[in-house]
Amino acid sequence: MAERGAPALSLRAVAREMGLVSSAIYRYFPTRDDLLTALIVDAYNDLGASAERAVARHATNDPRRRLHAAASSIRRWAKRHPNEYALIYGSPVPGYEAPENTVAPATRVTMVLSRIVTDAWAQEPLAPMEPLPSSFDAMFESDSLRAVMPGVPDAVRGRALMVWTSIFGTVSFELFGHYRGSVRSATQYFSFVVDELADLVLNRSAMGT
Amino acid sequence: MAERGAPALSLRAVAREMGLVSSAIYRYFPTRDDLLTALIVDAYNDLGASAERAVARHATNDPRRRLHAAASSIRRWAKRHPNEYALIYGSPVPGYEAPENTVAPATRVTMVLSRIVTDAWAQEPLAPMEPLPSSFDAMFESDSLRAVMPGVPDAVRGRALMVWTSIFGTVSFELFGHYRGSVRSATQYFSFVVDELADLVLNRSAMGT
DNA sequence: TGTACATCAGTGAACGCGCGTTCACTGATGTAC
DNA sequence: TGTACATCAGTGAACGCGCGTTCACTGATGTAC
Repeated sequence: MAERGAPALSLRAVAREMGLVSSAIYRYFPTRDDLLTALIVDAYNDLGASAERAVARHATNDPRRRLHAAASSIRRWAKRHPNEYALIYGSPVPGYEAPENTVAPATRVTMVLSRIVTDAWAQEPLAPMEPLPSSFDAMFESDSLRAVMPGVPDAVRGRALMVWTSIFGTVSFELFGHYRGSVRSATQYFSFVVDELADLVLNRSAMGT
Repeated sequence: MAERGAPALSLRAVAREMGLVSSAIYRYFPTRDDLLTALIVDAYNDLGASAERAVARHATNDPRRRLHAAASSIRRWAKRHPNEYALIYGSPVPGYEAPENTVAPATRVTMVLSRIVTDAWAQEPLAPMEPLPSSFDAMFESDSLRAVMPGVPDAVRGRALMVWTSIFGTVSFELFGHYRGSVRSATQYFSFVVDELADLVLNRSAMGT
């Protein structure tokens, strides 16, 4: 049962798009929310897989290029699947609460980004960082973040989260029309943003390119 | 006719909330889309006014504090008005196209942020900046951006747009639940992010605090 | 000060539509003997 | 190889609901004389 095309988020719309009658959906999902969950899981996995493929095409020792590849693939995926993108990164669907099993697929794309930063710091470790505010420990659920990016300074971990956020924020702003009238070339602007973000999170001495 | 409280975005919901019968709305708005437009304009103005007030409480010569004030007021407003926030910064309402006259109110909050950066650069001009990529001119609708931030280097203008985007991206991620499991104190994290963003866009030599 | 009429804000019933969900059903495919 | 029955994917009609929109109306308030 492959979900094809660009689904609007109503059960009847999904059925329609698959050439089925609405009640046929109940053969596969007990309720609308389960359908929604399946669509969300699919979307996260599709996005994650596409980012994984994009990064795999670049050498491990070129973190900046890898970050660009990952970020661009996210942007391209979003533009190709605007409904799915809005489903997972847009306003939450009223009355729907995402269950536990959407969490793992959701982290997949962030894992791609995390690995880029981790690899970069593994190659050129111990670059000097500004001192951390003492409140830093209380800021994150540190177990999870520390496990994800071993060997990376805490401040960079924080910045990494900020970088993912900015990438998705930029994609959302573009997709939702907030750059109308200010950005002429969204592609160039996006690349500029990713470059600036890379400076925040990649070891500067590893930036030879 | 003041819109009070947290409106869901259906005409009937708005009527209900105001203690009116649904058809009474047509006394004031010819169609649902006009109602929506009014709600959007109201939301942008409310957010803009709240950011203006927050910034006004801080001295012009402390740009970092002003940026924090503006950013926090945006975040607070978003948390206090989640529906309005989703209406203007969440997924676009399907089938609704925002008309021209929502543009001016929408820029109000970005004007607040622009002025902070402009003022900062007016005080401490000519800090050295890295050379610009030659494609920079084609990237933005430069007339509008240049008019908004006179005296600010083009690279900083670009970064400024990136800073607004990141602020709203962070607020959206928090509001839409994407930090669940990774951020413990959203308030501290947000302040950390704004601090990092300030470094990108404020003249470093003016950062005395 | 009192009556006659216009204006105005809001009511309430009704419409057609798309939604999520149910239920009894049909007809093709697979398995048993 | 042929009949009997179970399984399975999907149909189609119906439900109650909230939606945007219409229309004839009511009753309070304002204005004219």
